[in-house]
Amino acid sequence: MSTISDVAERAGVGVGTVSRVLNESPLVSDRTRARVLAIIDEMNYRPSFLARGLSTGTAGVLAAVVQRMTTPSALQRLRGILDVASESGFDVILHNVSSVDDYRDQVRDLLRPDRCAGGLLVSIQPDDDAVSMLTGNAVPVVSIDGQLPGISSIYIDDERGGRMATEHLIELGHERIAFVLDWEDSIGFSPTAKRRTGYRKAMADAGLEVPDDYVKVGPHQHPVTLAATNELLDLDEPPTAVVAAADSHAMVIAQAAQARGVRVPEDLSVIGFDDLEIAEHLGLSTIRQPLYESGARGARILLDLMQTDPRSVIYDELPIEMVSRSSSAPPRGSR
Amino acid sequence: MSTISDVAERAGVGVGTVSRVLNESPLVSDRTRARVLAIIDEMNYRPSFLARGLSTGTAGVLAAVVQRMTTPSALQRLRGILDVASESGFDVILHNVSSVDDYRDQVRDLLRPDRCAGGLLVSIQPDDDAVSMLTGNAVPVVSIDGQLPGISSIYIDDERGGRMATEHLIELGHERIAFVLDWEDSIGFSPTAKRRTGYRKAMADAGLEVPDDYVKVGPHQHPVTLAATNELLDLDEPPTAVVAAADSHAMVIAQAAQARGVRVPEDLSVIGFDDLEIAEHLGLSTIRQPLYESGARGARILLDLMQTDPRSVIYDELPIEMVSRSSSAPPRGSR
DNA sequence: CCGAGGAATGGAAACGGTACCAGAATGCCT
DNA sequence: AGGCATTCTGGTACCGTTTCCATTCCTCGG
Repeated sequence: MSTISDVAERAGVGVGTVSRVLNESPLVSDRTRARVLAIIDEMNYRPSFLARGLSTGTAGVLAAVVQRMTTPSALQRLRGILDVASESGFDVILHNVSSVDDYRDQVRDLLRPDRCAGGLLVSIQPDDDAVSMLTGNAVPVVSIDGQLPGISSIYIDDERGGRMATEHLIELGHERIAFVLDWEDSIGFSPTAKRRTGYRKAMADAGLEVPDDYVKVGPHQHPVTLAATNELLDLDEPPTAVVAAADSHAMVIAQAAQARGVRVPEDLSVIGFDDLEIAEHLGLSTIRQPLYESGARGARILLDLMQTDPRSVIYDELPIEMVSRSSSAPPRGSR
Repeated sequence: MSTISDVAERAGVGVGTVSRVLNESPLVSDRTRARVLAIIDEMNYRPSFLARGLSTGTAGVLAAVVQRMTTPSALQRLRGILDVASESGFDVILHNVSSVDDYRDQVRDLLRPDRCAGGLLVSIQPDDDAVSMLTGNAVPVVSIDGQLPGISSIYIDDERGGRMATEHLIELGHERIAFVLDWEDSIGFSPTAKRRTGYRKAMADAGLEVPDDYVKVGPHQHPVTLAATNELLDLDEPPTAVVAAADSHAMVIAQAAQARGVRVPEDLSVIGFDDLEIAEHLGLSTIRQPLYESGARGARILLDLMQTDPRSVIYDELPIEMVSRSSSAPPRGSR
């Protein structure tokens, strides 16, 4: 593996000159530049990332910390991040946070100048201590899917989304509306918790009752959603409509209902959240949030902060939108 | 940000000693080790990855090069990689290859000792030149989802999988069986191309005809699959069964069929490939391949190679399995 | 009691770049 | 022609580790 001194020697110039050529400094004559570039090409030389990083004091890589990489929505956000990062010549270190216990240490060790030039938090809800650790962090950080105090954030109004979904069903004439599935275990206020709040407020505003049985809680896993759906349909007064905290739940709910002969939307309306690509093909009504765009926007802002003022804080709320498809309809027997 | 010399000074020892403590060398007295560790803890010192990498000549990170990160199957493999890597304290640089044109340069620049300690290729089909470039590469590489000559590989027998899917339908009594959807554009022999070969051979062995119209080709995108499905169902002699090259296609095919009143499996049997998590909930018959396991196994082998002999080549074929669910049944009017 | 050998330690060289500083070359003006 | 600014260039210190070599300090056997 050849070094910058090898190139300098072969080209008959000093290492400083080669470095200037590499960094596109204007302080090199055209003749010299051409000769050096020719040698670089001939030797197939590439500067060492490690050496360059050590010298400049910053690694030429971004870091994305993702909570539960398993979800399709995380994947969409990640795609946005990767596309924008690679446009600017940055690669991305991907770190999956699965256990809530040790994410603080992991994040602290990863978001350092010798590891990455900037960090993106995807669907992370840090507690107050973690937030204050991050605001003083040496590398700039952007939070995607979660508005954090003192940290640049890309987010949506989850509560309003939950409200919109619920109001859509109320407008169709539904009165018995359930909510599936919130996970209480996560740190801080999760997006699904906010959506549930929106659901509750919409119900209250419409003067509709929410029986305890109508709000299902549990980890985000298919079997749990399946069980929750069956519990709802087993009730003496089953709901005529369900607000799902995410499209991935909505799909399972619809499937589980149809499997036991409950037709969607005739017997049960279902509305999701996210508008995954597949939602369109399944005809799923949903609240659309720009997932890919959230990643892309976050990466763009991060790159921006890195070049200008790493300490400034930018908030960016993305729009959401109600998308009505064929999984929601007026309840049977309505006018 | 404190350095090793700061620690050495505070502890009243030389930098060499601190380094030995950090690297768990036995050549440090217990007393000294304890004092140094106390100081490290007190100062919250962490060694610089960049400096360590430059000194040891290798970056403490793995690289995963993924083709078309958009697919759920790629995500599963990636999860396997991330889980195993983080167990061993490695982070992973994720590089998404979208355009086929420049992947060679990207891979060459990423799979260097100053960028990563090892590389994982996910669903990459390099041409011969790229393969020979990789076999001589300075950092060890493992290919996941594709058997490459001279490169350690994790793979399945895609042709056999295509054959198994087809034979399943033949055994059910189907004679008019179509194949959706192969993408000719990819470099080298893609898995879907091999599955199609298996399909053709099974059909030939059973003495069944394959009209040209019955094999659909195009990029892996929902709209294309949708169009292909409609073309098939519009034929004078539409197929009674479809072998899908992947579950993601099968889902769209089933959906598209049902949308125009063609019932699955009564009017049309559909079999997929992969056994994504969602396939079970949709009742999709499919050929199961261990996606998560492929990533985990690949990462494990890579870590192994890095520690032992980076130049040795290991092949590991994973098992596949026919999973019969409710999307495949005998054709109507069969005995 | 002394020398040998091993354990423990300090310090310097090396890794491969960047950035600064000093000096050389060039051009222009008087 | 000489002086001076400007452009260009070479060399070296430095980034923060690891590793190796030299040195000191023990311990033990003769």
